[in-house]
Amino acid sequence: MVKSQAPTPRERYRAQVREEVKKHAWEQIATAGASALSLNAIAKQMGLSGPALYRYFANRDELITALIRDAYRSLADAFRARAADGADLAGLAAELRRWALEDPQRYLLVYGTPVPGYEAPTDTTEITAEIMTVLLDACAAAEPAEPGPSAGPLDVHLAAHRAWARESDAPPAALSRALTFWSRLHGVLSLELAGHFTGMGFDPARLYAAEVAALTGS
Amino acid sequence: MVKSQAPTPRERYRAQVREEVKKHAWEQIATAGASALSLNAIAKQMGLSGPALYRYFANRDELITALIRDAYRSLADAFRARAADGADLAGLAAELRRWALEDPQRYLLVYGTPVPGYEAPTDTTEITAEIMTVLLDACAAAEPAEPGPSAGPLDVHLAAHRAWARESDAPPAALSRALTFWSRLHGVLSLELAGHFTGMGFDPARLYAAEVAALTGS
DNA sequence: TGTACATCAGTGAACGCGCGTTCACTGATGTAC
DNA sequence: TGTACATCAGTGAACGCGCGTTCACTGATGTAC
Repeated sequence: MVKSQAPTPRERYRAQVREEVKKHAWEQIATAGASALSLNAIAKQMGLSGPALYRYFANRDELITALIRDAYRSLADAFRARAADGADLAGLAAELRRWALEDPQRYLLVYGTPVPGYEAPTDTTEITAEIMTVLLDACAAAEPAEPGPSAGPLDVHLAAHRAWARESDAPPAALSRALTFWSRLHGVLSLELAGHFTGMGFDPARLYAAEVAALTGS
Repeated sequence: MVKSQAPTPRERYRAQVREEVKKHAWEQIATAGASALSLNAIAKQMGLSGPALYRYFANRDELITALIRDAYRSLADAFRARAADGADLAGLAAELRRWALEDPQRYLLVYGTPVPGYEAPTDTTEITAEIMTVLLDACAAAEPAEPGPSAGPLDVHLAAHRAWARESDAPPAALSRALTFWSRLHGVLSLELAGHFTGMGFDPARLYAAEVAALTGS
């Protein structure tokens, strides 16, 4: 019982409707947040009855899971594409910001406060590892040839706790740079997207640029 | 019609019940998240009927508002107390982490993804300004006597966009240090509290310590 | 090319649930003389 | 100290709502001979 390569018309149709459901789900999330996601509301928006969606998603959780996976996949693809074009750390940082501002709710669904009661699917760890690999490669490339002044306490700690870096052979300094890259840029982006900078009168892009400069040592 | 100084027994009782409602609200938020906050559920937990709570809070939004204000108030008090004890930037950083880990949901309610459809009360801006003032003072104290090498682009930008610093006379370098302090520490804390570091195998406290060291220039 | 059958998308009714909120009320607590 | 009255905490019934999800069904689409 081998799955046929070319999708049948019905399979094509199913995939098409699934995509449309997800499209409306994102729109709904954009206006009311992830916790307000409602299958019935999506169905109504599509001109379908509520139960019809159960042909395409087993339940609400499976839909959310699909959205989260798509979001991770999208970021991983964007990162890989940039890296393939020879982008350095600063290039990845620019891509991350572009990706985040392009669809704030997508960023927040993945990196924001977890949806209460929802357990993240395990198969996203593969995709996050893919993202981390691209980041680690860029960090390793950014390391100077000579080891630098002296390894800080964080480098020492990470040298002994590098399970998350998988099979990467990046030096400890690259590991700490990757973590710092991630948390610093997330710090700016999440405060910005959550609206904590609004009304303060300065441009968050400047803060982001300053963090990128500090990370790439220029 | 001047309000009496000493609260009447009834006023005391009202304040007491209000506190108890908020206590149960926090417990509920801790287990199911802020968007799942339910007046009826709180009432049931307190052995009251649902409508009884409307004696104490006009509606659900007013309860959430009270929780947010209490959270900000709590952080502001903690910061001021530490600063009064002569704490420097590193001391404030330690206090922030302690405060965040003491009650993760409280941190996330204030600094996490905004509750969809909920408009934050304006009177919290006074309290956030108070927090910022303590932070700015500590940053100004951390600046070296001589101006330092050269002002970065962020300092230049902030020198012209310092409305958020109110009447503070902190130099631009202190302003950028304050913003960086906030967003870097928030980056680590929010990823940690959202569970993005779990399973990675390293200790988030080390990353936090490294960021504090980088911020205080040691 | 035509017929018989299987597959499957979508419907409408129904289930139980919990939510926020209102309303008219009872009964206890406090106040004024 | 005792009585009459006002205040107000809390109740129970009720409102309309939207949710996720199930079930038996209709009717269109695709498949096999």
